[in-house]
Amino acid sequence: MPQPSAPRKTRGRPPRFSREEVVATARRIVDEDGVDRLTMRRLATEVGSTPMALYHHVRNKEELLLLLLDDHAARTLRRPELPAHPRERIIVAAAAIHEALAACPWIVEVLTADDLMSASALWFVEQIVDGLVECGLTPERAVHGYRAVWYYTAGEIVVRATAARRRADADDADADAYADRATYRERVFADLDPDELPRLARIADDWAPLTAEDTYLDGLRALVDGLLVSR
Amino acid sequence: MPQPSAPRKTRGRPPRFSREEVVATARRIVDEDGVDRLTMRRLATEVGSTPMALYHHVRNKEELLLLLLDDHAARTLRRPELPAHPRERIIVAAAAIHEALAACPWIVEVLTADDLMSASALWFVEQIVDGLVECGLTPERAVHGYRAVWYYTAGEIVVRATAARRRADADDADADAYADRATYRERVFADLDPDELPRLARIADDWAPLTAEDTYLDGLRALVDGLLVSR
DNA sequence: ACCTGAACACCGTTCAAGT
DNA sequence: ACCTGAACACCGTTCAAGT
Repeated sequence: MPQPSAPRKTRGRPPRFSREEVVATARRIVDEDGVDRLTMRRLATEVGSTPMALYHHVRNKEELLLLLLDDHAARTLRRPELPAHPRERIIVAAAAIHEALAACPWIVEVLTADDLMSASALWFVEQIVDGLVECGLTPERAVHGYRAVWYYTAGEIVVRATAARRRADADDADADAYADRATYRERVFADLDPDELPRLARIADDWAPLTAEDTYLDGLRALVDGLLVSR
Repeated sequence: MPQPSAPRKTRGRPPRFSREEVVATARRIVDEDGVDRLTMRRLATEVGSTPMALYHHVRNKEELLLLLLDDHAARTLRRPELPAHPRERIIVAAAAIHEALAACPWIVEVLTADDLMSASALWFVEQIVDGLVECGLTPERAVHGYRAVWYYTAGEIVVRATAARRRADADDADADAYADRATYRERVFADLDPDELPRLARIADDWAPLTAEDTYLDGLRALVDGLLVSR
């Protein structure tokens, strides 16, 4: 959540540019040329300054990227009309997040395998498609079902790998920036407004252990069950 | 699929090291110190040579990473005993891929949000958890259900973004390496053995258009349906 | 055919100094 | 308090030359 700029002391040299300007310029660069082209040096020149001046406004590039993500979420996420039925509510809410993320693919612009991670995996793909067909799906629906399974699987891996990496980095004494980030969720959960977000507030203390559990297979079974229900 | 090294012409200076040695050394570096520490310079010194000698064995670093992934898949994916029931077969096959990928998280060692992409998203998380509880799940199961939805969603985004990026790069005339990679799947699908992989062989021609379709919502509905079935 | 050394065109970040 | 210039310790890759 972007803090409204802290109460500025009036002493000392006045800033030539603000953190907001830095983030806005960074956003423009990313929108125009992609996240790869966002370098501290280019950002500095586009903001009319030198690389090191940026480090007075952001701790490092990692923090800049987090600010950029937050900025994007704040300006993109729109609360949709909620259907009365809870099941539809789930769909609508998830689809809204999905839509927002889809609008800024640079977040995950990285090496992740497409549907085919390697020829060695084809046999496994065959088993999945075949199983779905044997369960009564058309071949077309079976391919789509496989894709869903792959999405779910890839997502689980990415999320877990990232979480693990952060934990490892947080344990690293020198990496203070990471330690700050690791506690970010804790701070947010501690400040939850029980009136606005009652479910999350009630479960806040259990969130970390619950999400640390390995529930990949549960979710996978649910997804497959769901795919097999004729609709 | 790694070609067995092409028939070597006996003329000319004999190689000091092989492509296999390069990949094996790269694998060791990645296993020991993570993918970030794999640089062409370090790889060169560990292989007892100079950076530029590597470029005689691999086109560039991107190709090296692909070789590494292929190498990993070839040595990690083991075909499990298949249960008779097709639904269980799906689970087992997918879990096997999952297990293989989980063993090399460096593949996706990148910036991807954990479960909390931003404080702005909390409201959406609340809607999902609340909807699941209203549908009869315990709060604990609801949190796990939300995680499943998040995994699926993050995976869809990552996979689609990567595919889109590759398509964009392939259109770039200068980026021949990417163009080669874009046709990799086509070559594999053209060579499918209908006896070994009958489903895939039969659907090969439709694979590209089918997987280009946006089926995010279908899969999401299936996953949610499945999560709501009491098991 | 295979390998080398030097160089190019970059990075993020630190340090010491300036206003 | 805020900004600068120079430098450090790197990158991946190209080029021209050597054996």
